[in-house]
Amino acid sequence: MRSSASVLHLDLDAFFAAVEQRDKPSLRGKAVVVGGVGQRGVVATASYEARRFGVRSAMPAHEARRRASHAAFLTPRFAAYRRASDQVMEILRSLSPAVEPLSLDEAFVDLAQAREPVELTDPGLRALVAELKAAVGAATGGLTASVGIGSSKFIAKLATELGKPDGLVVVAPGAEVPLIEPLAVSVIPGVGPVTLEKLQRIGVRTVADLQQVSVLELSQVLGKAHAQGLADLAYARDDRPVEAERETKSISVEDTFETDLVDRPRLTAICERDARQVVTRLRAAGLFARTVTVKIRRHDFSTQTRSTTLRSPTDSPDAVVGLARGLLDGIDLTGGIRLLGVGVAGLTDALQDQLFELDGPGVATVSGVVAAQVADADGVSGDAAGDEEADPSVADLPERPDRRWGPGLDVDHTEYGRGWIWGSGLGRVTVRFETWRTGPGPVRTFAADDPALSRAEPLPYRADEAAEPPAAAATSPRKSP
DNA sequence: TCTGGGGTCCTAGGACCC
DNA sequence: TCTGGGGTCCTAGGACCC
Repeated sequence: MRSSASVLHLDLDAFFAAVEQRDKPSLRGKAVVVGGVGQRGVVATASYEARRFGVRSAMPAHEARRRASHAAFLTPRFAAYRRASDQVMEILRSLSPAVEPLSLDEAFVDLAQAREPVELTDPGLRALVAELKAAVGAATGGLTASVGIGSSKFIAKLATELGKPDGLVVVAPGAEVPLIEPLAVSVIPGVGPVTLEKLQRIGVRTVADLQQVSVLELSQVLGKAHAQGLADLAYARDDRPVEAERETKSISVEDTFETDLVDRPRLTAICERDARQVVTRLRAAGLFARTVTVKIRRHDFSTQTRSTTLRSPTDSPDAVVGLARGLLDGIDLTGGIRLLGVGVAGLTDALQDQLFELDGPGVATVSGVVAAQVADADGVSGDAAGDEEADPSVADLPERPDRRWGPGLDVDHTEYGRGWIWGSGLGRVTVRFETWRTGPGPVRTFAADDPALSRAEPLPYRADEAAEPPAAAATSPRKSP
């Protein structure tokens, strides 16, 4: 918690619905519900008019229809929301470089890092926010936002909530604890339905009640980390920084089906499609993944995940597809599946530590059986190999044969030298040649039998390598197409 | 005709290593 | 002829958030 109210939180009011009302005047003043429209859809956003009928976010669409049958039910138009979101985020960034978006419609701004010094007094902040809201309205065609300002993320976000819609609440330093004490514990982020139930069972209903419970007792009910977190927030202790750059940790795609699916070939095809979509996004982000996860949800809503981790990261569609299919093969589909998803994690941008050196033309061992030699490195990247004296520092690098075995991963390779070969899988070798002078070239993926990779003698394995079986290949045999 | 899709973080157990 | 202790990585599941 800071000594001044310098964390700003902004939340666009009923965002998806507001964009729809903006773009379609006939919807203005009407109940609008944006979300999944199918049998299994849920409400993403309800306009304030719809909320009067008890329609809420995350409510099943059929329940929303029951409560507000007269409402307009719309499928989300994410492209439009993203445009409006980008406009708003740009305005926030003009205020301070430290902007942390939480979603399309929400962000924290660190005013302590503002580009122009901000007067962190009540009148100073009110003037600032008046300008901010005017700018948001002008840029987005009239969208309104609620703003909260306080000495921490928790307090700023709570303040926003208290002022909705189109509000501004500034919580003065020192006023935090008296503000939160009488409120329900569920105002604390991290207290969801399950935690709420557990807290109620030990007699905790308000934040003040929570203050009376020892961390030890709380730990026994909630686990250590959660307990400490809540105990701190009960006294408004919150030092979480506003982080502009957050690294992506996982990428996933999932579908819920209109009716449960049992047909394995069909699910396999969907799994493959999802895996390809994941890789498309992975590549668009310039990332590589080590862990592939398949997730299913059964008819009874129970969820199962199966995952596998590679020795080294990949962005190969074939590798990810093969692994995902292998994982799905191991899952019992009896009884029907309502959801199937594929995700990747263990992400790196690969340039940091996954590369290794080539000296001269690259050599790749495929499946430990044949070796492929890149005959013409120039043809691949422009300027990879050949010039052995290019940089004396290369000679100082240790020779690093690199072995890569992983479930379903049937390509192994060993390289020496000055260029980079990175990623491989399922009969493919992904190569990026890079020199110390030219930097990374484009990534190219070759089939193991691509003529660009000329066959060469198998590389000898060292004794300790030979002793190690390609265990993973056995755990997840790849199905022939 | 209950319960989306995209994420983050935490826990717990087992393997493995020193 | 007995079985530590810590750290890390991996897998699976679950709570929570927007």
